[in-house]
Amino acid sequence: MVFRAPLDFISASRLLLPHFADAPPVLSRSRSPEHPPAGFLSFALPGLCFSATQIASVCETLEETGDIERLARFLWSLPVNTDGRDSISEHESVQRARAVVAFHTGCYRELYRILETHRFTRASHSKLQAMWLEAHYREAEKLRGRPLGPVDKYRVRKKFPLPRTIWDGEQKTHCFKERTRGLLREWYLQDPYPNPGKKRELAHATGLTPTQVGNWFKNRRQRDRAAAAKNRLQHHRICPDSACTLSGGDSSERADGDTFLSVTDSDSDLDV
DNA sequence: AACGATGATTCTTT
DNA sequence: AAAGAATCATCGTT
Repeated sequence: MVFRAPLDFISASRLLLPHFADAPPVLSRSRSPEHPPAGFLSFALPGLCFSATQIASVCETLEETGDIERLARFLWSLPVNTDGRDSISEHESVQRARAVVAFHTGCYRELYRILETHRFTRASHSKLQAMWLEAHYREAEKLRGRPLGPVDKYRVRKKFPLPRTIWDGEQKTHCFKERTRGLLREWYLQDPYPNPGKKRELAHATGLTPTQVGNWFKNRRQRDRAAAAKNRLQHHRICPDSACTLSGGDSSERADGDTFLSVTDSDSDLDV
């Protein structure tokens, strides 16, 4: 009933992938030892044969442009080996593309299967992780009939941990590494207002971006101010009269950093 | 479920 | 542009 339109994506691939011109499809290539000529031809159309590598290129390009429908049609047109061990399926781009299509069409079982059964490189991880989570969120949402709150999502994440095929097992973005935080603390005690040059230096030393360093200092100052304000409030509660106000002039406003330089309690004991 | 810690983001002020 | 204030999002703990 539904007719595929191969010319559709073929023309697309020609437009999008001009390098096809210098790699004629049916030429045998000397490199690519793991794909001998036997696994070379991938699908046939009148006058057209794509190598597995070229198919992978088309997948990448279509995925980049976000034309999921065309990508889906392209994948449909490929020969299918149910075991997924053919030369086409060995390409990460192809599996990635299949995952993207499965996600967009709501075929979550298929998506999970793809993600769980193929080892993906680090470069693909974040996108695939996002799809894994989003798919599970949507399923849970549908099941309960109302939008998920942050806690619900947290539970979903715990219930469906990322498969190791799309996760290196150590990336925790929530907190910086303890060594990094120790360095930041030391520098903060020395100078809570680092100039851009110092920020860059610290960024280099910690492996963070200058923006992350800036955020850290900004947050640190904000939280120290909040702690100091809270202290003042307690002082006033204990001695509501002026007897207890701090000497040295303006006690209600922190003039400059050196008045409250202490790193707050939660951090200070964890020094490296 | 409530809470605290922490990194990021957004908007306002300086 | 940089700092501050308020807020969000997430993680971990209780």
